[in-house]
Amino acid sequence: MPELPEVETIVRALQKTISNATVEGIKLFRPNIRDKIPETLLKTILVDQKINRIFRRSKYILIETNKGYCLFHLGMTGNIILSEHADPQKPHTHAIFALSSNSQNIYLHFIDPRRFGNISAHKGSDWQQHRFFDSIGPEPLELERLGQHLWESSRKRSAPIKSVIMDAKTVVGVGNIYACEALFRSQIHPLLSANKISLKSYEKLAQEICSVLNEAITQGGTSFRDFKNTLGETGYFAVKLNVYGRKGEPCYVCKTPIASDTHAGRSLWYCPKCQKL
DNA sequence: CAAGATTCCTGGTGGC
DNA sequence: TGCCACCAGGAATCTT
Repeated sequence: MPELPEVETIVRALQKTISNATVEGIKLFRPNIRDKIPETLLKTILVDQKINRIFRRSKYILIETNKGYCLFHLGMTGNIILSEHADPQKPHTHAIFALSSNSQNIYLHFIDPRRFGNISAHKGSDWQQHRFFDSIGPEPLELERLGQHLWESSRKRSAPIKSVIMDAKTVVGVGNIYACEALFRSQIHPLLSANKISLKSYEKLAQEICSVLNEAITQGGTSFRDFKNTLGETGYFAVKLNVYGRKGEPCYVCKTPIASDTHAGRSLWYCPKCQKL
């Protein structure tokens, strides 16, 4: 389940390896994953085009050419591998992009067992207009006053703080794992109503969201050497988890057993003593 | 309009 | 050991 740090790690690896490549061809092995794959549009935008830029917005990976953008989302189990093999090497390989970089052939394999991922495309230069991006919140690591932003966005929201920070309309890129971890580090109970939290606490929370994401990115970036083979399997769980998946195990701070609950269809973990409701 | 439920999917796990 | 029910999760879409 790639979260923002894993996606960032993959983007950096792609930038390093294929940033000036030309797309020679695309092979799709099924018409849809989560959504229908827009095959014609994808080929129009990519094939015989040079890659201008590879970057990330939210958990989407964007590949830019002169004609438009290719968009990848890795969902829960998505993976991108750069390989010398032109044919699938693993089950659930849904697409292979043939690339040529410095007269070398490289194949980008898009693999996703659970098919929660997405391959999409957008024509033209205004990628921000794509429906994936037209109503989402800021990047947590780029917004200077994230704490202030979270506080302002939550004045009329009685929903639990965990739901609010995981809502992409508030801020992007905070998935279940890092939401639970950032709340633990901030000593905020995940079910506390968002509008009952002080600006000061939001500033602490913002700081912890950024630290946990940055730590994971830093570790992810150092945990792989060969981009071609290990891409996408990197950085994941690089950060020591205090609460996530630790139900019943002692809190590292106070030894109280970590509690687990379900809310809005999502599991959550917290220390009942360190994180007061 | 906000909050929460539902939906998609398969591999791994826990119970019997 | 074998089988099966259940759960994990991002994000769009629905219902209340």
